[in-house]
Amino acid sequence: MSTSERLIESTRELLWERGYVGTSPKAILERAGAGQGSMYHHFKGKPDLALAAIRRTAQELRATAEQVLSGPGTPYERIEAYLLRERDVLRGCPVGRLTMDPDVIANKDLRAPVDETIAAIHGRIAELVEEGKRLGQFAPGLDGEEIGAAVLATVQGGYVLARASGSPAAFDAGVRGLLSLLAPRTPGQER
Amino acid sequence: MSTSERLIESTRELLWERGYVGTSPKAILERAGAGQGSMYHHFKGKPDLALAAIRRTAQELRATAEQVLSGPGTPYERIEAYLLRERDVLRGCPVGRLTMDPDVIANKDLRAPVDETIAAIHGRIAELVEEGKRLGQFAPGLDGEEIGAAVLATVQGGYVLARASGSPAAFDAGVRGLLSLLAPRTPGQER
DNA sequence: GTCTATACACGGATAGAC
DNA sequence: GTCTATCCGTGTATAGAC
Repeated sequence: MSTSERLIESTRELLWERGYVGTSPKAILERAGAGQGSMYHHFKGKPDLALAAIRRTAQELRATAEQVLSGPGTPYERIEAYLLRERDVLRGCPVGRLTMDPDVIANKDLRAPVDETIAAIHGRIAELVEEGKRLGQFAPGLDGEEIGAAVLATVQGGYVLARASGSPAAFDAGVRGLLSLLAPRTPGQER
Repeated sequence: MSTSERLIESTRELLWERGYVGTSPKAILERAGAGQGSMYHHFKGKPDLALAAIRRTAQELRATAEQVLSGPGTPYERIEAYLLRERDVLRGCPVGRLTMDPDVIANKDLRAPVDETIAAIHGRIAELVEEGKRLGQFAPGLDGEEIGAAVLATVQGGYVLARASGSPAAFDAGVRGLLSLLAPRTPGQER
């Protein structure tokens, strides 16, 4: 792997573990096994390197999510698959955690990939909900955008609950709670 | 206000704005209008001062939440009141945001107030859901703990969505989505 | 109790040798 | 392209005067 690749990958790891403010160039260089010179040759500085790392992480997450949401099954099943997808819960969301980083939020360029990724997944879920309504799987009174936001929020908030308690259980509980509310009514099933 | 009070209050503000890693003693001192000596006289160091600040913030949030959840109205109405309660959405949750701080999570003492606060509110909502089930307001298949986790996660995740997009709208959308799923079925109302 | 002085490692970046 | 040297401000803490 090239030096600049190693720098980006190390930065991605550290941003996930410690956030932007908590990540120093020095720590990145040590993890990448590179010297100062390499970093400032390939990148303009910490924000520039972070931008490359964030873009890649955001892109990757988005692709994974969209793949699950466009997979097989009914709208409900796809949303369920998205919610139940395997996650490193205690590590948190590599994209969502950046929203708590003041320096990321303050920088338009750094925030953009975060915003776009979340918006894209949100939009995809909203579409699925609308499709589910047409199929009669979801109640017609539901709003796709709103349910999409609730689904995404449950995931992002689930990470918070899990990290607060030190256990992934809270994440799973929230997801199950949401799914129990969202579950399509099938004939003869009363909830 | 005493110097030690000003130190705690300044720390609370900064922890909310910039998190633990992003907050330096120097910044705290400047905001509090105090010198180095004062801080190290009243507190053992940054973690000790942060602990005092976090405890107070957690306590305050918990009291506010429990007040709303124990207020007037049916279980659904109280949960609704909690979800719709006025919030400084773009600033994020002063307690929840700490879960994304690696140094807070790594320190048992610092994490404890965060964990306890979230657990307490979670428990309170779970009770309300169970009560709502007894009253026939919620479907008997729902699980109090799970719905409680979903409610809390929607709030915590709502902050993430709002900060990502730079607008409180996403928070509100998620809340409305959850409420539309949770709304008790009243006679003649089909959703 | 509060202040100033001092300490030293780290954060973030530049310069220039190889 | 990569390395080392160097820079200056900041982060965190201690010492000691008032």
